[in-house]
Amino acid sequence: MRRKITMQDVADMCGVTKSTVSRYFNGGSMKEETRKKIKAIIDQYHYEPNTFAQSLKARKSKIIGIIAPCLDSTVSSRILMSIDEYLRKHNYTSLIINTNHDDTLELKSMESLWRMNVDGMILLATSVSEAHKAFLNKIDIPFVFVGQQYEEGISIINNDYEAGKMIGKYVRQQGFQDVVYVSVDEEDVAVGVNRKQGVLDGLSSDKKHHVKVLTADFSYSKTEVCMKQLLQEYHPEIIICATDKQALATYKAVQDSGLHIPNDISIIGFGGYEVCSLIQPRLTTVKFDNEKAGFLAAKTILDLINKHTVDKVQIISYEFMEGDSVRKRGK
Amino acid sequence: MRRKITMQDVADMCGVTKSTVSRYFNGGSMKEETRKKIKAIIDQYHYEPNTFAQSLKARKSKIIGIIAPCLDSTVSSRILMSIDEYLRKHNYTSLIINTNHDDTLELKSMESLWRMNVDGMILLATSVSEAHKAFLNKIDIPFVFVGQQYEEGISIINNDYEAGKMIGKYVRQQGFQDVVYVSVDEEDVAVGVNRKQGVLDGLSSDKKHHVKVLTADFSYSKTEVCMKQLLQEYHPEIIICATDKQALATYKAVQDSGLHIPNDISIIGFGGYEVCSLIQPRLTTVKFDNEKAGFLAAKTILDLINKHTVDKVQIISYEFMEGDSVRKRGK
DNA sequence: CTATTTGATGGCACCGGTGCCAATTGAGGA
DNA sequence: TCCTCAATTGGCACCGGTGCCATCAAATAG
Repeated sequence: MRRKITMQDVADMCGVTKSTVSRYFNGGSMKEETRKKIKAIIDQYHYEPNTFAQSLKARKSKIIGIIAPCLDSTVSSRILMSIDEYLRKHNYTSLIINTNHDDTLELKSMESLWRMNVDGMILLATSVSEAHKAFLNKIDIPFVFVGQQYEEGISIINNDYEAGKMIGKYVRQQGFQDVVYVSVDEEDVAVGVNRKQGVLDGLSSDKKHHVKVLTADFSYSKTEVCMKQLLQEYHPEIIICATDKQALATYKAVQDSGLHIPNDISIIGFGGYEVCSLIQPRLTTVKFDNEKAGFLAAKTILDLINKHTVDKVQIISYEFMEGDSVRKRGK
Repeated sequence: MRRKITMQDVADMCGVTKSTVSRYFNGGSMKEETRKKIKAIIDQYHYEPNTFAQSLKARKSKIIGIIAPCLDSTVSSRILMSIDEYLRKHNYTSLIINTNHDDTLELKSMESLWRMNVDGMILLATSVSEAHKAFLNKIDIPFVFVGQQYEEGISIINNDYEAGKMIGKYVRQQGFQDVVYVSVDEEDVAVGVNRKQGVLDGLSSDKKHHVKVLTADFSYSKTEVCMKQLLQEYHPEIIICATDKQALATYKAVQDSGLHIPNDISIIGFGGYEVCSLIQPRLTTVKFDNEKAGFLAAKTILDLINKHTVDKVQIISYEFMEGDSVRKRGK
């Protein structure tokens, strides 16, 4: 396996200096003959200039670093796809780093992106620790948070509170009295705090409701166990889940207990995954526009790089997706 | 926003040369006093050496490029997670490039990785064109195919044929006569050709079977339309889908037609997605070990980089996951 | 026929690191 | 006190590009 060819090698083979070859790539004027000679060699060896060497000189990498807590959740992957699409269109490369929900790794990844001279960072963070803040204060490249609001920076967030409130109201209006809300850890402010508070506020403008809050996590398995336990002792009228994934796990727990959705128990989720409308009964849920979040994140980071002004917080709207998983009033 | 600090800057502030600072990072011996002085400045400015400059000198980047057709499919994202995990553990960074199933983009992405001096490439390719081959012949870094076999290189593949055959036999043994197989385009050799052939071979050791093959694609929507059309004119006993995604779409089409699974129509998928066991009735499917595929791909590429010998083809095993979506014989 | 302009190319310093080799310093031995 | 040797540190060339400026030859003007 031969060594990789450099611009100097190409130049030597063409009998010119590397200045000339560089000019070939960067559009200076040159004799047609020289151009052809260079092209021939380049094609033969499939030479391409080394991006790192280029970015070293240019002092910018045209790379945007993206920190993702995981790659295999519907939400992350949708956002990632959308970010990636926008960046690609604008001749940036996205460097996705997966942190597996590991906080320490998240910090290390941020450092590693920093070392790579990325031109900007997009953080699909699940929480923002002090260490995060300390780091972010020291770096001088733009960064954008997606999904979590970061007071001292730029964020793209879902309207979690309002979406929750809307669902809360809806549930109240449908006449449900006996509600279980399945939440996640409060460390995740957007989902664990805001969304929950929205639901609770929406529900409780009168005090007739009995609301029980359970805390599971973002996994199917934990939620399923949690729900099975609940159902052994207690059958609420409706279970509201903080995510669609949880709602799916709840479907299973409920159906395994021989109960019918929505006749025995109604279920609501948050997310609007594609699968929600494929299952029976279709899940009633709130759809967040992840594609838009990704698009905005990408657009915002490029705006920041290009010194345009951007809004400190951009809020993504939601959409109520009515399925068949909620018992209708009077039926 | 101040300019990013360089090693030279650090050296100046410490009153030493950058050789000394470099030595600080690369573990040479030095006076404790100097070490402390440098550490202080580094901490203060959060200085980190520039990876690109390092890899320029080192002639290797410690980056593995990964070409993925999409980020939001269960299969890709699982494989990606697993690759990423292994590489991270071994101090490599994975640079994931998403091609959105676009062939041209795929080639361009490979070039772009090549330009970045990645130390190796992993290709979750959906097909291997002549242009791919031409490119791969010219480069001198190792690459591994995942999911599709590449005759002239190293591949990690699912045992699509055998898995298909096993399902074909199973369906025959269960006494089904009237079978529809939903496939994908033959351009995807692994799924569109091998898996299909396996199913057909498994089914047809006697000739009593009526098998109809339909071709949809990897999306929910196209499959759903396709299935609705089918059901309007014809009710097979069983529908075998090339992917679980298709199976989910088929669930919807069948249930929307007021038919019962499995009493009226049985359904089988391929993939073994988590959601398959959460839905009602649970989907009978074949699980491919994507995590293992990712792990092997990552391990193999590092082995190649380190000049270890590797097998030309590594085959991932499958596992039959019996659900409740197939009518039992005699019921 | 010489002066001037223009197009093509070469030379060179620099981007931010690494690492070899030489120079410097200080301690310990003769 | 002078020399030797080891521990530190500095100097420098190089990694693979870029781009400014100088050079040189040919073409055009005067």
